[in-house]
Amino acid sequence: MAEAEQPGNTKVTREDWISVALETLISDGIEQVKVLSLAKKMHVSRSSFYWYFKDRRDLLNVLLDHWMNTNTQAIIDACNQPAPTITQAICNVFVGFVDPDRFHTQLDFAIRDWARRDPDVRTDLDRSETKRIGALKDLYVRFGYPERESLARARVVYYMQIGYNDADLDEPMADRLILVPEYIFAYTGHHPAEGEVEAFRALTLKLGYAEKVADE
Amino acid sequence: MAEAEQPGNTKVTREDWISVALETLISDGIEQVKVLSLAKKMHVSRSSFYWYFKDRRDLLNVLLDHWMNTNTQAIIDACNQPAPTITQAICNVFVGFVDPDRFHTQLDFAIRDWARRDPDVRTDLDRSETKRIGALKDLYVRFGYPERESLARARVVYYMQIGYNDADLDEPMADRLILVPEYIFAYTGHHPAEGEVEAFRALTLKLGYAEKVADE
DNA sequence: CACGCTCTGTACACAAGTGTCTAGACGGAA
DNA sequence: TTCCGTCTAGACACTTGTGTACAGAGCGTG
Repeated sequence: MAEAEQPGNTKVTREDWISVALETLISDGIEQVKVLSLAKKMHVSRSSFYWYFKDRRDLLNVLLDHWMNTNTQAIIDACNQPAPTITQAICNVFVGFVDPDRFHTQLDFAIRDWARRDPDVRTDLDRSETKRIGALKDLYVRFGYPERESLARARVVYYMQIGYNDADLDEPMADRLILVPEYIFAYTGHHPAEGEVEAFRALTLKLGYAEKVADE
Repeated sequence: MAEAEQPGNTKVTREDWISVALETLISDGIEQVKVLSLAKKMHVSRSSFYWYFKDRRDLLNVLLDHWMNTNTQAIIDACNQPAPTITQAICNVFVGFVDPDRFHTQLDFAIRDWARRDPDVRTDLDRSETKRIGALKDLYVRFGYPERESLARARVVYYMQIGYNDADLDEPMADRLILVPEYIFAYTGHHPAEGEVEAFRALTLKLGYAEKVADE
């Protein structure tokens, strides 16, 4: 991929190492991010890794930084999107969580795993978590929910979403869609108006989930 | 611990290996359950492991079985406990999740981690998950909630609980307690009656959480 | 064309893990 | 006491991982 641009006898770039490491982190967890395996995947000698990075830990820090600059911001943005109703606002949050271009679920879990074993990572995770839930709580407050109820609801929405993604149900998208109004009701105490879940449905279509609803 | 009961020159039993493995699984994840480390922890030679187990995988299967026979059953039991109101019933479920004698949160997460990397474990996890959510859904149905809403609420409660535990907030118990009525409201659409959260509060006391509420 | 910079490959030293084989320690039974 | 079954320790062979040293390939430039 664009090897022509590289000078000298370069086979892989620093970015190649990072992106393969990221893929591995996502699919197999941090413990599987090993210099040797990454090198094998790229058909390159292990030693060239040490040209780009001081050591393994150096690479891992890059991965952590990457995560901090993507996922948390995506959720905050979704919360701050203007909306006419609370039900619509929660729909927007849904969209933010489901769109892989904005929030990468598997990455979030890989980091969570990692945090369970590394106190430094744990600290970063806690900080992000507080920001995310804070943004959700503020959203509820903006729509007039009492302070304490806002925090409770923010946590319910957030942790439910995390847990749901964790389960990684291979539930057909159609089934997931059909429950959205019920989720919204449970989250807000209000039923969504006609067409409010439209953005969510549209996104799932954009993402290429076939609508296996009828005889198509 | 009760070494007198063992014959011959036995230092550790099969159960010792299992319990140390379980502790390690819980605190450090499945990848850290290594024959060598376990042996070191017990000050025993590695090789005696192979007297009790065929190989490492053999031990891991035992751990998986243990989990299936404890955690999932605990949640189902909590759901089936008779209750006069939905709010009380949900309180009971809370108790089931928080009581470490019945549901071991860290273990559940260790298994979840593991499942992400091992398809066989994934299958077992999915099966358990379906049972747990099914029991919760049936609970809502018993209290007259519509079918679809029951499923949605069951998932909200379940995944929220999972996600919440995952976060492992070092929130003081007093803060957690104060939000319980709000959680119940979000989960059921009804405010809990006086004294319904009492069992939950009592449990937290039994578990030794000091009530740092006032000037005590 | 020779030089230098960037990057890669091979080789070395080391650590930690798995599983196997075998001698032998220990207690109970004959 | 002797023997046997149970269990453990130590040594061996192998694999996979880390990090370092060093030679040298391949461009770009003077």
